Amino acid sequence: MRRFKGSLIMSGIRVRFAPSPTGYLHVGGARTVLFNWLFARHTGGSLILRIEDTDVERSTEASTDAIIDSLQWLGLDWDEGPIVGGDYGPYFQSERLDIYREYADKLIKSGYAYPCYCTPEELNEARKAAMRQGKPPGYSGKCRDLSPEERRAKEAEGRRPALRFRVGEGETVVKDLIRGEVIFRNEFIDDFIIVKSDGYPTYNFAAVVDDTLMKITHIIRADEHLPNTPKQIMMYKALGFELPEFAHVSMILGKDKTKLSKRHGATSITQYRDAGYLPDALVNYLVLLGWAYDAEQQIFSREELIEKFTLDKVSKNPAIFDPDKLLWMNGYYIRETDTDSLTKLAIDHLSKAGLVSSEPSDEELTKIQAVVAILKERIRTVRDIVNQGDFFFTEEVTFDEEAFQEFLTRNYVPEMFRELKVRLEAISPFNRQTTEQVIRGYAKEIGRKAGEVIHPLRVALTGRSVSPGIFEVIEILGKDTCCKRIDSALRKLRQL
RNA sequence: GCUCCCAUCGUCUAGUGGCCUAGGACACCGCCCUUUCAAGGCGGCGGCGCGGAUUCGAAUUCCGCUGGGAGCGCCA
Repeated sequence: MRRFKGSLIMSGIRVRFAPSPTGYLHVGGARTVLFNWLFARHTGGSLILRIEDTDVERSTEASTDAIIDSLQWLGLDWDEGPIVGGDYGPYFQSERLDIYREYADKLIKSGYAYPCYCTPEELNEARKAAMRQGKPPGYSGKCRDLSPEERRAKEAEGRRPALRFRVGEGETVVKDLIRGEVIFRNEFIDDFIIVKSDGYPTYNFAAVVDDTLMKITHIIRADEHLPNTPKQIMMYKALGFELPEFAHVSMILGKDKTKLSKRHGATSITQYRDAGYLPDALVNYLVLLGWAYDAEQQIFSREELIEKFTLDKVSKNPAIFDPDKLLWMNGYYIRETDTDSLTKLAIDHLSKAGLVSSEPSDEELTKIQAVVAILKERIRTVRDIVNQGDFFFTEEVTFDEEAFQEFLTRNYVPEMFRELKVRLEAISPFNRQTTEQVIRGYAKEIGRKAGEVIHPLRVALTGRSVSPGIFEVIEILGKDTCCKRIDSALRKLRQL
């Protein structure tokens, strides 16, 4: 992916992903980075990763690590930011406090910002009171025009002010690449806080300063930020900054059409990784949520995505996250993955389940590969290998009660199994072709349909009525195991 | 409540005034293949929210309505 750097003339386009480290990277955030990443790679621009850790209460280093980890897993790399550095750092907002101070001072001097002495509690009360009276819950403008004396009096009370931005008259127009012009009337926008009383900047303010200083040209982010944009534009203007382009991507919703959240099931990227999803599948699915190249194509390689992704094909309407389609796509990608790579992933899941060792011997590895090869057509997550292939690695099979009743209690089974065992023991070499020949031959001999032999045998060997092709199973299990399992099935039948 | 956004099959979408009796994908159903289950192939079900206007002609333009969503924090 990095080959785009250097081989293309830098376009000067700079985009960013700016998560707050207050949790894991979730599906919505992942789609936002993905769009930014694709836009950067498509245009030969740069992607900057900036950590917005100005919420001292909720930000954690663990979250930063988790987000970075997920990004790396997804294969979405950044050109500047944590780990890789860059010329416009620091890339943690908590390390840029003096910069915000400087610009806050400018706003105070130019009259765009003023101290507000109301406490969060007072504000909260006022909000509630307004709500009770059915009025808009906004800021009253109480500290807007305090005289120097009044300010000194408040200071004397020991109040530490927050800084508010003075919203002017008129209207603010957001020019959005996806939505066109959106007009906000300033009268509906309250004087908002730009610096908290603890000295930390708020999101809206810090983002404007950083995006400008980091020379961000395009802000691609989720729709929920659209109402923030007029506020930010006012600050750009007040500070004499040049406006970037904005592109607000619609949101990803859950099945109930509300903002996707934990209660909709898995939403963190790491959950999908652990559940056996492939990063390419997730990326491919996510890009389709709000973007389409043409009427037909569903599957896109990274290279194709980079080549074909443009903002004008991003749709405006919110998209509902559909786990079924993701699952289908993951299955598709699994089938496309070569067996060796898939085996590596399978070992993670199998060893976690205690079925194989995490550093398998050559012999064990060969077996795992064989299992993966026959299972990859029918699984949809890598973890399915554990669910569907556990019997390859266990000593005994666990019988599915229903399957046992249906196929093993048939009256012809005991005799058939005894004879089958004798015949299997005699086979050499023991492989899928030779065993198939013998078993089919035997079925014919006793005047039964192949299925009448195969189904009971499947239950004896795998414990269930559903499995990969029985002769492939037999080959991987090997002669000894097959005979042992026929014996234990017979033993269990005798105990009835 | 206020502000803003959005509106094509159940879901993701193609569609930018005539190529649309609306195309594809997932899901669902049926058939084929077949030792089961998948995979694969073939077929089916299913949609332009409503009302006006513009036009020879509207899924596509405009207005209204309705519906859904988001935002209204010293969170980001």
